[in-house]
Amino acid sequence: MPQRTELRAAPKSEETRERIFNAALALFHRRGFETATVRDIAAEAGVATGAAYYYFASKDAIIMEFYRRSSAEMQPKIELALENASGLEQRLRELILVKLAHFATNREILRALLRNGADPKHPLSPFSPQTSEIRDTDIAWFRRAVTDSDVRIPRDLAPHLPDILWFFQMGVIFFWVIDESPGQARSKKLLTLGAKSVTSLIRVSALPLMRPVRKTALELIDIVKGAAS
Amino acid sequence: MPQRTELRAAPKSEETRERIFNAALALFHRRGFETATVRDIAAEAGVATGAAYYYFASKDAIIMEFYRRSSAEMQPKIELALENASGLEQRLRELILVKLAHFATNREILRALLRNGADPKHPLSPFSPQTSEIRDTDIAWFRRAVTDSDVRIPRDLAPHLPDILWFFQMGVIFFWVIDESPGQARSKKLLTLGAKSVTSLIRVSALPLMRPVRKTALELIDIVKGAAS
DNA sequence: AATCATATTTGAACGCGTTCAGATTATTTA
DNA sequence: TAAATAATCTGAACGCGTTCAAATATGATT
Repeated sequence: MPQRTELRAAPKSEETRERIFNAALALFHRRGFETATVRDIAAEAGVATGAAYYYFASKDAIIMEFYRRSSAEMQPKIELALENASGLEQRLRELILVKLAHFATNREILRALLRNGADPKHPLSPFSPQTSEIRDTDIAWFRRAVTDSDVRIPRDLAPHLPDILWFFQMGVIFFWVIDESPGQARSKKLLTLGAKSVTSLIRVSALPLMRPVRKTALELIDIVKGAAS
Repeated sequence: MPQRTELRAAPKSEETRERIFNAALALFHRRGFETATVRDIAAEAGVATGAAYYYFASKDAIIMEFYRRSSAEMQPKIELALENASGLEQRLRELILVKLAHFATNREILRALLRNGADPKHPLSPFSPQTSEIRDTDIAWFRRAVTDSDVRIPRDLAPHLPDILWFFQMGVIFFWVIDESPGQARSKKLLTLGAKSVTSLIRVSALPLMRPVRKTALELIDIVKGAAS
């Protein structure tokens, strides 16, 4: 198979990798993640089984790549969403909606990614070191969503808020991937009500009356964040 | 499955089942859930590999059995804990502490159980129909913990509170199984602070000022509960 | 052009959970 | 008791993700 059309140093190897990746996504989409075997994927890509493992450490690693690319693709969409939305509640909603919309056609693939969600030991977990880069850019967006918002943020809460919102996002996404309601309508409602509740709670937490409760909650957050690092 | 002809339980069969179950638990404990193979388990129990599948539908089903037995064993301990604790915060704490203590020597087995935790489709999930019986008894304990407590519960919140507290428990347990701090000290602190936060929030939610926030939160809860059923 | 090192590719083999057709043992029926 | 039926048990085989030693292609060096 002589494909000498490349003028740059990009080797034929890169093309094989891409073929395997695309074959994998196509099969995941057609037959589902569990059903699509690595043998199938390799066959569809026109290579031997072992070749898949030359380019991807595991079947899971293919999903990881998918997740990485997706995150990159979403950046401009998120930027746009934050520009067009005003107020914390709306921004929160729109930001997360961008993600749901982006993954809408690949919900099952995302579900496979979140299978081992809770365990930070698992490479695929959104809490794992392997996903820290994506997580950090994610959290940065939430930091941005908070700044210049219409909600007054208590000083002691401020540094933790982006992480809290990210955690909220993960909750919504977890719910969404397993949500079987038509068009994931339930998740949309969850998001709307959740965004409203979160912003309300932040507002309420700023009341002087709430200081002790807030302090306790902040200690709690320290514990949770400490475990992740 | 052994086809038992009515009241006459074949004692020999039951003994084999028990041997397999005990061998499994021993190996899970010694070598970990993933490392212990079904072949190992069968060998340890002195039967052929297939025999394990005559008594248990899957390797996971063995864990399920472990979970069921554990729940049964814990009932009197929970009863005792609730009797000796007063006030919602303490009761909540003590109730969950009973569970942590009970599973302390089998943390890894419980982790295997919660592996696929989020997905209610998975039989092992605490949200699955297969675990509904255990879940219902669990929630009943939380209902009991709430009654005659020192905290005034808003009328509209009351019917949902046991489920919320159960959900809180699940969060603590999830955290606990992946908590690598010495003696899971972090989880203990999480539980203490969490119980405090939850009871504080309930108290606060009863204030007239909080009515709209509470209403929104209740709608949210309806969504989540609706998805489970 | 010939040689060599490295990158790529192959397909058989491994260990796993699981299945299954059949062997063996126990229980019921005649 | 003997035959028939059902329960229990066996171990080889399947399909999976993954590994690996060996084969082949590629690119640099002489």
